[in-house]
Amino acid sequence: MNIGAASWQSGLPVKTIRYYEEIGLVRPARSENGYRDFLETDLQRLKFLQRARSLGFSIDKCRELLSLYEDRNRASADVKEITREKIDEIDRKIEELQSLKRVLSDLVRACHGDDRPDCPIIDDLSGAPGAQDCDRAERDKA
Amino acid sequence: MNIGAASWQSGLPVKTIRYYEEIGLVRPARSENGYRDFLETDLQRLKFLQRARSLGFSIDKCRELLSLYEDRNRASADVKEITREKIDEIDRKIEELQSLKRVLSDLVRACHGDDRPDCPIIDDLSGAPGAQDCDRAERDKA
DNA sequence: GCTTGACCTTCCAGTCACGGGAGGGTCTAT
DNA sequence: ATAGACCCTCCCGTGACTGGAAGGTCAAGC
Repeated sequence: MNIGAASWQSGLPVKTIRYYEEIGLVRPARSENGYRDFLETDLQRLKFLQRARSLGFSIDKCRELLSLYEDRNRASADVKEITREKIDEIDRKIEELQSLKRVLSDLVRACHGDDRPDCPIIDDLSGAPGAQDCDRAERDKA
Repeated sequence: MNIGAASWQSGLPVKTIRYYEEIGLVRPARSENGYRDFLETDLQRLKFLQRARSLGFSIDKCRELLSLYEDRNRASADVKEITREKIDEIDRKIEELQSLKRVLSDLVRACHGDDRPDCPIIDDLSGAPGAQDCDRAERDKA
């Protein structure tokens, strides 16, 4: 199977597949004309990668998951652990974003948003009165 | 003020400040010895950038915000609009992460996580039975 | 005056996960 | 024979920095 067909079957762009070969995630054979020749096992790996990446696993985690995928003696606990770590990571990111959103929403609420120049958002960014001097204050204490 | 002091005062790494100069976000003067010389206005810009970046604004948005910051005739509505767009972006990211989390949590729940190899997580990633063939099915229809 | 060490400079390379495009070979159908 | 779709490799660019090498400058202590 040529790379175009593999791309179609896996849902991965051609460029991405070549990149995955470059970093050793897949090792297709070569036809006599130099074209990559993907077997069914290669295609399985590509589909696996497509799904794992779409679930947010990093390339390195995908590498781990792939080796578990192909390890007939794997412990499902190992897979579960990686997945749980990923969930924790997602939780941290969500919390971070929510806290960002809170700050920005407060600022938006405080800003009248008309054609006058005075703006609590700009005031905050320029470190006007309030909490944002804490950073330096804390550094100065240390 | 040398770059080290500017770094301390602004909370930005030295490397980052040099990078910001390279992309034109700040234009410190130079002393006779070639060292950068930051004035109070430069420092204000750096602090502004530190705060805006920490709130998740991209460099390009920071550029916009900076020019509004220094525009005495700005309309606060413009600032508010940029901030609202940022909030929308955050909302989209949060939703994406929550949907990822739901999928992963379902998988973790289904996996017994012991030393046996059979694992619903791996099954899902390898496109075993269920919903993940939708992609190809939909493509095939087209 | 000399050395040490902290500071500063520029330039180059790497990060992550690809995407774009140049320049060229191969295959298939007409 | 030629058109057009495919394939190849190689190199550069992304965002927002970070690390490191190689070297100049400055202040303090001996």
